[in-house]
Amino acid sequence: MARKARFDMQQFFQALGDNTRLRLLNLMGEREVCVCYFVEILGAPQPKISRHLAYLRNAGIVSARREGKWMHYRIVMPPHVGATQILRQTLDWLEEDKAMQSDRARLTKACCSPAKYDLEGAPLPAAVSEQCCEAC
Amino acid sequence: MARKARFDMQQFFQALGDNTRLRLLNLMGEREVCVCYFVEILGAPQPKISRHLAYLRNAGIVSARREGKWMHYRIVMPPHVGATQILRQTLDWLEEDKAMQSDRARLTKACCSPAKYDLEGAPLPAAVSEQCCEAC
DNA sequence: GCAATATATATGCTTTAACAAATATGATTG
DNA sequence: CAATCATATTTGTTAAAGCATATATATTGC
Repeated sequence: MARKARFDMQQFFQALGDNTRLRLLNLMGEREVCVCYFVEILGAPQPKISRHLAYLRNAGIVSARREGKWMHYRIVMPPHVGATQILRQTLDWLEEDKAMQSDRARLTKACCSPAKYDLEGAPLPAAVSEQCCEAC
Repeated sequence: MARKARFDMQQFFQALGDNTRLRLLNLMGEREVCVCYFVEILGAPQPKISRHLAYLRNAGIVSARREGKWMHYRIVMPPHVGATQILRQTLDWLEEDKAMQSDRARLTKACCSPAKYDLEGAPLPAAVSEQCCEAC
């Protein structure tokens, strides 16, 4: 099971070339988010979410961390400066998009009242680096 | 036949998610290049080249100009700042890649002695903005 | 000047592989 | 056993490659 030799540019862009995956990246941003939140916010079947997260993980764009029953996903910057800048630019671009803004707004709402979103007891999204979640 | 309403992010990344198309973009860079050069440098069947160029054109990343028998392709910056920056960054990234450098080197060589590359009479690549081709 | 032809490029068609969605099932943890 | 998430399977769609052919322009012969 050899690790990937070099960062695969083609695979990187293919991973970005799907709207569901763009929505997932948009929801993560600088935070670490639990799978159950993705399912709830996107309103998509859980296997679909898992598969797209696996695709992103395989492309080296996100990483997963287990915490008990829950899996947390976060964006990891690729091991290449160019890819990192492209990814950042992409996230900026997503922020301007109406639909993406709506997704993030719903996530914020769900964070503040998880019970209403069938997210009782689920771990809240948390900022990955230093600052805490500005909404909650 | 309605024109595309907005710039399609998914389609944009899908267009970048193919190695042949990345090679084509790499060869264009700031120049306008004739199809026959692509065919010669990539060593691929002409229909394959044409089809990938059509894909890029459809995604709004390149434009075509006819000059007699020949078709010239160039990169056009997308109507969105984010996409433009990503495209530029991608081109910078390509410049660092060994295989891409080799492609560009062969293009330069072919420019300087078209006869050796079965490119007799074909129009040379030309810079799109102001400066002339630095190699020829 | 016009028909025939050659050159450059695009498109149609077929096969095959990748991928997305949906459903069912398996694995891990509490 | 329940909850969370991942994976297997099937099906339909997209897309890539290869081959043949069509289109557009230029050139040649008469």
